Amino acid sequence: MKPETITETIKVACSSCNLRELCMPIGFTSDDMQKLDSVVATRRRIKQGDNLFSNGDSFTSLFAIRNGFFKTCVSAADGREQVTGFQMAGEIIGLDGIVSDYHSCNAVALEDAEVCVMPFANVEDLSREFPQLQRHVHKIMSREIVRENSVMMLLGNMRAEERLAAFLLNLVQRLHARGFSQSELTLRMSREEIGSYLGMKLETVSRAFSKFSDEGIIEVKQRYVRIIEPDALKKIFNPETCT
Amino acid sequence: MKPETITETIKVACSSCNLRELCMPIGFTSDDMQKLDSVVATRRRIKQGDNLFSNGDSFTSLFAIRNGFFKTCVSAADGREQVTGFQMAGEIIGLDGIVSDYHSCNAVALEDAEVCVMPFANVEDLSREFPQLQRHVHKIMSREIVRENSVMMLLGNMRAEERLAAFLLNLVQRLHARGFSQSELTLRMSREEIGSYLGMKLETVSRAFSKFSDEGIIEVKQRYVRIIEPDALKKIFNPETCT
DNA sequence: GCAATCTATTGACATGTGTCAAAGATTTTT
DNA sequence: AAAAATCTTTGACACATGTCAATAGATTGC
Repeated sequence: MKPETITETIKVACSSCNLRELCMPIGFTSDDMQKLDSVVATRRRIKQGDNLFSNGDSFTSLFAIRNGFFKTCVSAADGREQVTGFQMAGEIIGLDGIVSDYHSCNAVALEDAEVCVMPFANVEDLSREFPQLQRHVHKIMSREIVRENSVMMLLGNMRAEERLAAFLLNLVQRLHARGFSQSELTLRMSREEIGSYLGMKLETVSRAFSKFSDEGIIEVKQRYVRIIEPDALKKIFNPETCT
Repeated sequence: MKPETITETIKVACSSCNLRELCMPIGFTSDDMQKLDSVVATRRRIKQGDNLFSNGDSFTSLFAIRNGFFKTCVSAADGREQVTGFQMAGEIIGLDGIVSDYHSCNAVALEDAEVCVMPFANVEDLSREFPQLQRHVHKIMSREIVRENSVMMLLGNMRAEERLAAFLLNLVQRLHARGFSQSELTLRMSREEIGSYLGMKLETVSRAFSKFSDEGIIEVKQRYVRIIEPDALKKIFNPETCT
């Protein structure tokens, strides 16, 4: 088996990228957009199971996911792992590395993936030139802070079934924004990874899936999930707002 | 009782602020530092129990805490609250507001406090002019992301006593960086607020305090805490690394 | 100074989730 | 195609933390 080089020097243009609306949803003139193409240095392919970056790696670049699915996770000194997020096409990872110039979490590809490598120096240089880009970078970081706030709410206050309902609703909503179904999805992560993200054991995740399935709210077959009663899920997540 | 105006127009200079090392730890020439003074528009006093900003408020400014102690919290639709952080002098709050131009959490003063108001437009303008400031703003946001990652680890993987140990160690470490004792502190928050932050009920917080006290690791009297055996706390937080 | 109100502690008991174990599914390897 | 490995489901039971309640201590207001 021929080992593949990890980084490929394919020069790609944001200006012609079909993910631009997710990744760079800014109103630029096509002139400016040309200049912006230089944020992305290269593309990089990551095979399923490989790390895009690891805890301790020195930080140089942010990564825009072009396709594929990632998890990010932190580990305690005794080996316990916490999944801190799942990321899909159009989302940016690597922000954890900015503060100390090295990464403090692992980013693992849950399927074969491709990312745009954006050297952070380029991002900062262009941000000074384009206030719209500057604002966008700030929003991306702020969005991540707000997302983590709501995960803290899940972990601190919600029960197992509420967590899983919130998780499923969030996933389909993001997939729908990418043109996928609102009601069907194929999970890219195991029960254990879902459990790690949601602060529960894999058996509890499995039981919650089965419970939803018994109640006719979803159909589950291994990693395939069909949402039959989205309103019921919303009601579980948030008993008050939905009748 | 004469109602106080909330915002006072005291012009203050970062260049002569004794918290600069915490708030703006950047090597600037005194010339540049003068220009930087314009990030801060005004100071604002907040009385204990009042909100610096609330969920839904429109976002205009970041706030640097000059003195006093804050909590930030998010609420679910059914009223459940999750404390997402405790902030002290030299720390920046308001980052949650950037993404959507309105705040998504409440910032409550746990004691009478004073903050420097930094209109975000000023921050962005000056960031384009001063790469060092730009980098600093990025680091502040990244630091918050990394902090929240480690809270997720606490909430998702740690048991009650581990959470409280981590909480106390983190608090004294930050207080120590501000010139306070490494071993003594007066909590500014109730057991319930600690519990909300750590994802446990106030009774569980109280029991964990009592347990540590019984074991001679800390001395507790209401909100006064003295850490007698810091190593024992570290060992509870992380059984593996400390022998 | 005393009532009223918070806040913290502690006990007894309940319960949601974890733990351990076994058996099916599914995928990968050989 | 069989074997091995991995992932998922399900059951029985354990236990950490939640819930409810009573008491004590601190703080605030009159």
